[in-house]
Order: sequence, then structure tokens, then C-alpha cells
Amino acid sequence: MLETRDNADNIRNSNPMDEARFRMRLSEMKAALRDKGVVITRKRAKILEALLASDRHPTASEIHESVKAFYPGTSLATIYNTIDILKETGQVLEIEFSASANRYDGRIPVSHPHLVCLACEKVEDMDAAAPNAPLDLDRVSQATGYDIVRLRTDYYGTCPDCLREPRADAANAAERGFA
Amino acid sequence: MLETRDNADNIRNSNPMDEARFRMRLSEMKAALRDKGVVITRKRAKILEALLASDRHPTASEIHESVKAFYPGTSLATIYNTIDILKETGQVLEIEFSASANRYDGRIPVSHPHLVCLACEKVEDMDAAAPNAPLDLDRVSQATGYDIVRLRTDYYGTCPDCLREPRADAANAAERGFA
DNA sequence: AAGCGTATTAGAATCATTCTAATTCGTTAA
DNA sequence: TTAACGAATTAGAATGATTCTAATACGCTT
Repeated sequence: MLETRDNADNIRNSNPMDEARFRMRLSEMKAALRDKGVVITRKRAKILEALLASDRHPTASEIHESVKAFYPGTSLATIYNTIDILKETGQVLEIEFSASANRYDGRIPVSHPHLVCLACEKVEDMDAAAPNAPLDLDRVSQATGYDIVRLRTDYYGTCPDCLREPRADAANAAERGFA
Repeated sequence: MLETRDNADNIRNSNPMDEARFRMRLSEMKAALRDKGVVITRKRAKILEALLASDRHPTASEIHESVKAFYPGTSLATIYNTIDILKETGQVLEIEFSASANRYDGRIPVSHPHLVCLACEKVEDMDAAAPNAPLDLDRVSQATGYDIVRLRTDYYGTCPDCLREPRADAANAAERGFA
């Protein structure tokens, strides 16, 4: 019943994105924007890349920082504008937090479970292949009379890194009620 | 395969709280506060009652309004203070939103699924008996190496009422990206 | 090279929540 | 009954993410 370390690593943090997948998602996103009549400027392209570049589920201001490395004059408003368009086209998943900045998932823009560390605030994907099967949207729609369009399934706790070496900040973040 | 209307109502909005359960939860909450050395003032008692009185998962300012009906001078800070203590003692579940106010569940203060209407912003409990079985916390802890302490499972969509008679506000709220 | 519509900008505005410092309340002990 | 102390409460300021606004810049098309 006990899992090995390897096993655990296998289930969380599941998808190191290879070059091919990166390019494929990037084209998808661009296509979706173009279909909307939106022009893909250089800044917008960088925003899309920033969304795909790390598995960290970046915040708007983290994206802002990456883009500014290439185009220093870029404003935060542009990041938010572009994210809005991506949301409208279903090309990004917004993971909302009230006590800290929202995070964005451009790699897998549809409902899937996350692991949220209350100490270091990181958000990891949980492998969809893990035996976690919340009801699918159609079944819930039928059962409830709602028209369900998405699902949020997030597990909150302390990640293995923070369990091993708790930081000064860690307790702090948890106490502030981050979730 | 199609559900009847009654069936749907049965699954959502599951727990009209009777007098007995109300009083029991209220004592539980008070006991938890007292154990912490916190004194149950009249205002705090009203806050607890407001948390249990409706199945609407009230916001801090909705609670504020109810309490002010009895104690007009009450400040919002007091509501937040008391909610904080309740969170520390595990006596309330905070349902976070970034685009609107957080909502609080004092009736069932542990992880359970919700239905969130993107149009009218209501949050209903989904009957835990519905065949929705996300992994339990222990299993996820073992599988991931995290110390998982809570789970968020929320379904987002449009509720039957809003599907039937869409309001002026409704589209608006959805567009604002409420979630 | 002109004109037009979209993209972008800086900064102001918003809103929930938290913080701060002062005041009031409740309880206990004289 | 009162003094005194700590906890509860307060009004209002501060914070921080996000959204809005109105002006400017950019990139196409002709």
C-alpha cells in the first residue's frame, strides 16, 4: 500500500512538455485567436509562450516578467487583455485564488485536478490517469439540472519539498489562509 | 437515463437544516471556540447563527448585514475576525473566488462538492451521496507525497432557475468571468 | 504616405480583505 | 462596587490583484 518515491513523482507533476507538444499547443492557441479575428502581435506571442514554457501555472505578473525580458515596455494590462481573450476562446484554464494571484494553465486548458501547496503556493498538475474520477460534466448536468461547463478539483496540502525543509515563509503563507 | 425534475432537486440543495441539526452545529461551533479560549460574545453568537441560518453560503458582507439587524454598530472587521477563528478551528469551510466575495459554509465545514451558478453566483451543496467520488485525502497523500488536508470539488455552470429565466445581470456576471 | 481600426499604455479606480491603533467591554479580584 | 487587565471591537487606512479609462502608438491596407 505504501508508495515509493518514484511512484509518487509519477503521479504528480505528470507532464514534462516536449518540444513537439509545445509547438502544437502554441499553434492551437494562435489559431484560436486568429479565428476570433485577433491579431497575434509579437507581445501576444510571447505571452502564449510564457503560458506554455513552465509547468508552474504562472500568475499574470509572472507572465508579465517573462514578456518584459523581451519587450521591456510591456504593460500588465496587456497581459490581462490577452488572458481574457484566451479565456473567451477556452484556450487557458484560470485557477482562482482569493488570497493570492490567480494562476493560469495554458498547457491543459480544460478541467483537470491540481495539487496546491499551502506552504510554497505552487500548483502542480495531478496526473489525470490517477484513479480520480469525479463525475463527468454531462452526468452532473443531468443529475442536477444545471448546465455544467467546467469542474474544479484541487487538493490542498503541503508538498513533499516543503514537508522536507520547511521555510520561514511557509508557515506564514499557510497562516495567511492561502488556498 | 434522463432524470426527472424531482430527482435533480434531490441531488442538489440536499440538506434543508432542521432545528435539531441547527442547534447541534451551533453548540459544536461554540464549543470549538471556547476550547480555544475565545469568548462567545453576543455578536459572535449572531455571526455563527448567520452562518447556519441560510443554505446560501453567505459572504462576509451578507453575514455583516444579518448581524447588523441585531447589533447595528457591528463592524465588518469583527465578521472577518470571527471567520478567521472559525477557520483556524476547522469550523467553517471557505469557498474562495477571486472575481467576487468568498463564501462560507458553516453547516458542513469539511470538503464537499458544490454547484456554482455562473449567472446568479449562487453556490449550492451537491449531495455527497451523489456518485461523485474524487479520491479521498489519504489516498492522494500516499500517491503524491503531499500532506493533503482538504479538497475542493466544484462544478460551474448555469443553474436551472437561470436557464429558465435569464436575467439582465446574468450574462453580465458570466462575462465578467465570475467563477 | 494617409487613414483606420486594433493593440497598447500609464495610471486611476475598484473591491474584498487585512491591518492598525485607539477605544470599549467583560470578567475577575480586591 | 470598583479597579484593572486582557480580549473584543471599532473606524478608517492600507494592500494587492484586477479592471477600467482615455490617450497614444502601431500595423495593415490602399
